[in-house]
Amino acid sequence: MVSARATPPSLLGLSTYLLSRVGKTARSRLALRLSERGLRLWDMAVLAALADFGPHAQRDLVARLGVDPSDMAKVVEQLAAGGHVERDRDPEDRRRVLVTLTPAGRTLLTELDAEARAVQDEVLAPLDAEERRVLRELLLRVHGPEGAPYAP
Amino acid sequence: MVSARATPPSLLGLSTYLLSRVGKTARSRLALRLSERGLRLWDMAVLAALADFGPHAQRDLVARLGVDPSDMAKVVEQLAAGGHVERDRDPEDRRRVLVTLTPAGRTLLTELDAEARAVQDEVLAPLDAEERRVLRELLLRVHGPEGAPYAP
DNA sequence: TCCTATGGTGGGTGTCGACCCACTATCTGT
DNA sequence: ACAGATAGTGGGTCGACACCCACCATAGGA
Repeated sequence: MVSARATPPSLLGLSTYLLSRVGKTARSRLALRLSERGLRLWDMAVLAALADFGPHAQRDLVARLGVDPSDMAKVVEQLAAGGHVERDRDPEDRRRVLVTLTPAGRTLLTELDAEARAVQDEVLAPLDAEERRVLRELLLRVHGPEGAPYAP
Repeated sequence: MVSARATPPSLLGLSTYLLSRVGKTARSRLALRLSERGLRLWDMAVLAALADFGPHAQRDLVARLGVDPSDMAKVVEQLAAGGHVERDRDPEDRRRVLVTLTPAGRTLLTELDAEARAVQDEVLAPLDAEERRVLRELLLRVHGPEGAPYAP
């Protein structure tokens, strides 16, 4: 007899379903860890952007990460309050706010990265190292190097 | 120069991030299609469970799909209103409601399945058939045949 | 200098999914 | 027949997320 908890094969045959399901657990587990520090996913994304590409005007963070400007203001506000980024007016255009990663922010990002890898180990437990590599490769191709092209 | 829209490599190196991102687009695109018919993802899951395993008591649907009983009631109510399932009291235990797929429901599921595959073609466009197969295989392993074990 | 556009901020809205509680109907064991 | 468990339902809450608008400061061109 089939387990009364088995997922319907009709759904398991759909990559769409698997992606959304697995993606959801990955997302929520990571979000859980971050929330223990009072952070959300966007905070991490902003820190990563600053670490990888250097200081950004807030509008450039908006463009890069595809968030609403108003929401970005709130994220940056929170990160600044925690001492993880610095906000300075751009002297060349005093409308702009230059956001810079502080050493504390860099440290935080390192920790968050470790958290993310821990989550990864949980979620991808059934796969060996090689399989994980293949999976990451495929996901990267799907995602596209430029971020998901938004074609409505 | 690097595109001002490129996603931070720090994030692209994390399968956690990729999974959550790609999963989210898959999820929301499918949800969009379903919402055009006034349906949600759970509706499809319920139809699939009924098609694959035959009639269920509502409580068994709850156990199989891991939804809140109260929410399941609403989903089933909606499906019944649309004529896609039938609800009958179980004569052997009149507390139970037996949910059965109607022919209309089966037809609907077929259509929804086609929609899901269309979404799949959009999302997985960068991959060829073999790569898609590998991806599906890996996701299936990650998901586990019994559905994600929920270990809090 | 005035007009318009741009960058940023604060506040509010709508939706969504997950969850929880109170209540009714029914069953089961004593 | 009664007590306690179980199945389903209706109603409401909560947090996350995306989105939108009004507003202020500043810049840059006519």
